[in-house]
Amino acid sequence: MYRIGELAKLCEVKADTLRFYEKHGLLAPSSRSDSGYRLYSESDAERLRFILRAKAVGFTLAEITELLSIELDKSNWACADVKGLVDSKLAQVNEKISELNHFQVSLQRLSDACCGGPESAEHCSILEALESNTDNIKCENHAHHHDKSQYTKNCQNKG
Amino acid sequence: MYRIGELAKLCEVKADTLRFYEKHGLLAPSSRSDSGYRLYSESDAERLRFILRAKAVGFTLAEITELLSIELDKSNWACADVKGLVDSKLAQVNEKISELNHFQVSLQRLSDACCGGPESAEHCSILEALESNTDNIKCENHAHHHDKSQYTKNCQNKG
DNA sequence: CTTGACCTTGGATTTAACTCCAAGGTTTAT
DNA sequence: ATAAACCTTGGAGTTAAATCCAAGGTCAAG
Ligand SMILES: [Zn+2]
Ligand SMILES: [Zn+2]
Ligand SMILES: [Zn+2]
Ligand SMILES: [Zn+2]
Repeated sequence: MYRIGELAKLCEVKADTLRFYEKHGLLAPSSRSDSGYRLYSESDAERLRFILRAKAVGFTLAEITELLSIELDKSNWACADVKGLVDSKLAQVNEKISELNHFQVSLQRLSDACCGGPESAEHCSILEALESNTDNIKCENHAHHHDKSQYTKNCQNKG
Repeated sequence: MYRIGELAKLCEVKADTLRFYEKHGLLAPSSRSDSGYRLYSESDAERLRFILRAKAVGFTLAEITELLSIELDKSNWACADVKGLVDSKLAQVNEKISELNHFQVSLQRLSDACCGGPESAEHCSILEALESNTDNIKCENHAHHHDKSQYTKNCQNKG
């Protein structure tokens, strides 16, 4: 039997996290000591590891609660149910990735358009792109010219 | 001059969002009507569009606040400052993408290992992977066998 | 017998970006 | 003149997953 701090250290989480999981129905210690201390069994520890593995592949605690209820009653669930949870999560993750990829492309385009030099930002391509109503930065407009032609890592590259 | 609802509709946000932006120092109407209604000028609208464009490339409101302060005082900032913000955001986005890619790969592997059929989940590869202490699912262990050999879209594929 | 490490509980706080509500004032159209 | 549609304010609620706090009980060592 582990006390809360022992299990926490063992699984590299905080004791607070274990109390949080208990409050939310994910993991309760199988017993208490006479003085009221939580006592976790080896199977409680296994359950915690299950939770942490599910977290590590991206499931939320709400989703893990579902997984756990299947896990405890496997024979009344089908592979289709389990795979459904995984595939639905996969779809969410793919959607999020796609949003972030969009950010990534836009930011990269902004970054590439700016010389990044020490000159005044008065004609910075990034700011101009955010000011303008164009969706994407247009390198063709040669908007970014500094007084000195010394810093040329900007739109002119493509001209 | 736009009233709050007009500007909101024009820019496809809610009036509440504009009040929220005002409370957080991102966008204040340049004037008020006699009866206290917010009145937004065309340049207020431009500022809002700047905010929305920055949001569209992934900046948080806190970061947009920084961008706006640069935007209003361009000559006292360098391209390097602006590009720094973009590059730092880019790094965050890349990190998040990489985390999600890890989720994606793991979930895909779990999904591929499960037959997804109507049989009992008692021997579901997904659950077994989450129970076991192996980091990744191992298809070599042929853990997933159903009574009927009718549903074979699982580990046996690779055998 | 006292210090320090550990444990208990309940409740408050954090982050981000809204979103909603109540109670009331204003404008506009019929 | 009255109803609908709009606006005001302050403040509360939402989501997720913890994290922190205070006041106090327990346990082992010295
Ligand atoms: Zn520059
Ligand atoms: Zn620049
Ligand atoms: Zn199966
Ligand atoms: Zn399965």
